[in-house]
Amino acid sequence: MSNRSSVVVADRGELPGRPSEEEVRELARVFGLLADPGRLRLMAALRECDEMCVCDLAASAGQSVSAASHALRLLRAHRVVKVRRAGRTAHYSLADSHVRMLLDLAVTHIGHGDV
Amino acid sequence: MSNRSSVVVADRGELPGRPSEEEVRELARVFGLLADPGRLRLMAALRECDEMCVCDLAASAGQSVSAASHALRLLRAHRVVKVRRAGRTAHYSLADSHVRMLLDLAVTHIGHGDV
DNA sequence: ACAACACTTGAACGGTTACTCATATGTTCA
DNA sequence: TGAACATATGAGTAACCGTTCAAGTGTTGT
Repeated sequence: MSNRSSVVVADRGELPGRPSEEEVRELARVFGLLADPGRLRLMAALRECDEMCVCDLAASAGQSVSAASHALRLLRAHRVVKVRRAGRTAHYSLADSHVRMLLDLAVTHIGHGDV
Repeated sequence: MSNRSSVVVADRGELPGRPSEEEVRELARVFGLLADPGRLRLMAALRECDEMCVCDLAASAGQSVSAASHALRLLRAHRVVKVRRAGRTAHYSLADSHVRMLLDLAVTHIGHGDV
């Protein structure tokens, strides 16, 4: 085995090749957001209900309003959820179809085979 | 807003509804595995090369053999990668098509819009 | 049998992170 | 204006995680 190998396999033009260092970090960050049961419950709720306010999300995910708010802040910062403010309530929803696809893929294939 | 709401939205029968508590935890665990740049680089490498030994994976991901081995151990434990042993080398590959789909989805949609 | 090799594993340490609690901001209604 | 409400945020702390280092297992070739 090549203990010092030619390593960086050149990007083949076709399907997006190996992601750049920056892309890897961003990807890791986003996956990290999905890596917490609390946040995942929040997103599972949003996956079903489209739009929910913080206190309902908190209740639905079984966490304090404060914890939910902190979590939603993170998710917002990375464009995983978006917020619509109306009066004193904030209505959260999944940011886009990619997020929904990711969740669907994950939820659908859990339990059968594996993720 | 209902500060104590009816909370648990009943599962609609159709598309897999809200995942169970156990499923949420498993999902979070798996996403957690993808949440590390090092592991993500390992998997990006496997996504291109199908099968690689530990030292090449380590080099490709820019980490020590030990770190790579630890990482692969975790990935293996959760069926994200699988290993084939031949002599003194271990050949790793992605465990199944779901993992590949997840990676493809992630890699493909990074940069355009967002994850 | 011995040395080099490919990989694994355990311990330990440093950084990150996800809560709680307390407090702040902004909104609605009387 | 003042009280109740919905959410946001800062500080602080406890738990988790990823790395390194050192040592261990099993394999190949001489």
